[in-house]
Amino acid sequence: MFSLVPTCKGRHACKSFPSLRVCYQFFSSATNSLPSVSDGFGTEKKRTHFGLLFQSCTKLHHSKCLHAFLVVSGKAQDIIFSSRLVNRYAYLGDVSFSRRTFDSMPRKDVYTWNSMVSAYVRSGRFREAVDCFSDFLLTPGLRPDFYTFPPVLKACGNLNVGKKIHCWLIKLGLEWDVFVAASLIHMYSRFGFISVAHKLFDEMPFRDMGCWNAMISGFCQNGNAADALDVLIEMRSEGVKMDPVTVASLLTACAQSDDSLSGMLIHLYVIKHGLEFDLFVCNALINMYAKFGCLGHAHRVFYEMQVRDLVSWNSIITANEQNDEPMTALGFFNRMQLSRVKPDWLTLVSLASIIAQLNDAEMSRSVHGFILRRDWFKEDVVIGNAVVDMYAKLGAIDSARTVFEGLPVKDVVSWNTLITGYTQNGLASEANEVYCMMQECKGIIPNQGSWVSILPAYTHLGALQQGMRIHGRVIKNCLYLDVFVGTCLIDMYGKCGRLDDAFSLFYQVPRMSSVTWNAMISCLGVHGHGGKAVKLFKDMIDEGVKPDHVTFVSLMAACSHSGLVNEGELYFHMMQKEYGIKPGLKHYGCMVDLLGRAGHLDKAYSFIKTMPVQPDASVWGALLGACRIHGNAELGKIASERLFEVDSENVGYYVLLSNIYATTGKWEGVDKVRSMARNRRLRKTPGWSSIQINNKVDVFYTGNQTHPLCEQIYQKLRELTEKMKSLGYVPDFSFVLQDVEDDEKEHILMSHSERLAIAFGIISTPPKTPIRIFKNLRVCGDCHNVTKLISVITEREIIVRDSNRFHHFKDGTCSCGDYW
DNA sequence: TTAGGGTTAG
Repeated sequence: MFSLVPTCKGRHACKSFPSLRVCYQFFSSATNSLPSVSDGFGTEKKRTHFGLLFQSCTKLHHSKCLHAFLVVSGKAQDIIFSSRLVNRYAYLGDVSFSRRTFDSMPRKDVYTWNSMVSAYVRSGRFREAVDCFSDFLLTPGLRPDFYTFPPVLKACGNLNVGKKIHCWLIKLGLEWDVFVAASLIHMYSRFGFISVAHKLFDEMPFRDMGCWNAMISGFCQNGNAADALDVLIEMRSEGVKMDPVTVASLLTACAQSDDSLSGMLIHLYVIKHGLEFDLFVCNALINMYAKFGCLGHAHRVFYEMQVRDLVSWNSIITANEQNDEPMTALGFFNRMQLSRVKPDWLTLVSLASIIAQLNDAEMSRSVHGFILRRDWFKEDVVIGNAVVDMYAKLGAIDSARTVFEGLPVKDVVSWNTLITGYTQNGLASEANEVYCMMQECKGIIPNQGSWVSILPAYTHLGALQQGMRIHGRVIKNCLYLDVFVGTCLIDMYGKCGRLDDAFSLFYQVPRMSSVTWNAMISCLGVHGHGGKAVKLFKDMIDEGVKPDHVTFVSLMAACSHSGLVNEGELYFHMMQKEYGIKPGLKHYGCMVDLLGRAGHLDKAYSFIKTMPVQPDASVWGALLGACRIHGNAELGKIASERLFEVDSENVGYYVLLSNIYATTGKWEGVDKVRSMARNRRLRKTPGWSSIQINNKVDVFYTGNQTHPLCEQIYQKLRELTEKMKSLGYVPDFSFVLQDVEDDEKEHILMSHSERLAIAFGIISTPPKTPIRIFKNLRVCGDCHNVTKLISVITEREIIVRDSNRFHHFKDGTCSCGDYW
């Protein structure tokens, strides 16, 4: 709202100074506000009136009107007026107008240059600010003063420039000006030279609030909350009270160091000293409570705020987004738009994550388009990474790749995001490819995030050697104690068959977090050591680590694999009663699997019927799998009917059902399932198996005939089949869904990927060497039988890890006891 | 008339 300062009184001013009257009228019409002329221009000096007019320009078009007036009245060349315009345009957020005004000035003084430099800094255009400062230095007859340096120090992009400026300041004797000194402290802290900043701070002859705050925030931003607290104590001992700036810095430090007690004490201080209406303080409080997971407190602060800015909205949106409340977050986003607050690129970073959580593919395109229209990929690499992450999480990995390729700048996080995207979408080879590309990329150094991205891909591929190479790099970088990398390594060793190595690593890494325990319990489970998994769970409780929903999934799966039905049921109830964890679909799936595998098929079916949530494919799939093990075609039919209602695309279930009919002699059923699969034009997920020999991984697809040793492999398989038949092997054609002759079916079974890999292992390694195979799907029943026989014929141990668990074949038996 | 220290990020 336009207003003239009420202290200027008297109706004579307009007559005595007509130009001001014109200007005033100009303004009144521009702002649709016509305050009484008698309120205007009293006996103040001409320039003061103009000063007030400049201050009155609270919107960009006010400034433009005033500018036009100055041009019309021939005062635009006046160095004082145009300098103030430079300032005002920058204050109103339009630095290009500042620059145009600046360039049009025939003569410039120190004030003009200072205004232009600070205009750039105010709008975050630091490089242009430094360039402008350099031009200033080249201007003959003008020297920067103590107003020039604080913005320049804020803008300088590297420590060397900062040090150079510090030297000048010493020479000019401006070092101890409080504004300058605070800027120096801030600059050194920003570059991580906190000790230099602290030394400067200690030597200061006089400190004002800005200097104390610069030092405290310096420590806070370097993650050193304890030292920040020491400075705070010193400050308060000198009788200086915390102001909103101090509080906002400290709240951020509390959030970062997860110190909820101090955070709440500061909140009390805020209320006691009436700082709860400060915008920055409130924004920092929302952020802090969100980090503590106290969404209710964050909401309360937000609702009680009297003034909210873009940061407030972004903070409350992010608070909900990061606390798994995407719908609420989206609600705040909509309300923000209704409040006419325009989103910035940071809002869109949160929005991308919200869309991924909501799994809304349509909205993901809108978000992408919104960013493209505003050209915000240039704003910061963070927003590009957020979009790559969004697409990857939605399963649109090709879109993620396209966005990644088009990013103007890529940092290590961009690469990590894409690698994680491939890994999480089950594309481990592509993840490895991207990881290799990243290593060849100049200026990108893999970090912890990179190991955490790539290790699960190696686990998936069973690429132990590559995984071990990463382990070597981790040790070299002294990162082996990092809980995330440590957990990934445990998982990798465990799932690549090195359970002992996984265990020894488990005792080396910090075990405060449940994730490490979950990984180890899960590894024990897939190896069929249910009892050890239960023991480890008890150790976990004894060490005071709180189990989470993942712990119970791993634990119940381990019980299921080992037939520990009572224990599994016990933990399902314990999870709810003692830990208040509401069972999810995965827990229900585990329970059905547990009961079904053990032969309690009716109990499993009743259990499904009492579920409070709609069963998904994994739950019905578990029942169908159990029906196959126990040859129950009747229940299998019911399970498959439900299954095809929720997931009619997964060909694996058709194979299972056909197998149930075949083993129970219901050949009509087999035909029916085959025609169903054919009519729905289902294509089987390509099965592949990999084997690593001499650091080289060979991948075999079912029916693969392109391998250089293809001839020898099939020859070996024919040879083995003959020997197996003499031991009583009869091929089980129920695992072949194709409607072909028996000869063809036998050939299809023989060219299953795991058999090709095993045969390749036999011909490529010395006799009696153990063979380790990885398969992306579950091993079929016929291959399971065949592998048992091959282990007898060749006197080899054969270890097969399929998508479900480990099978350790030795002397004609399997560690899973056919309980898979 | 011009300047410092504060809040949100993948």
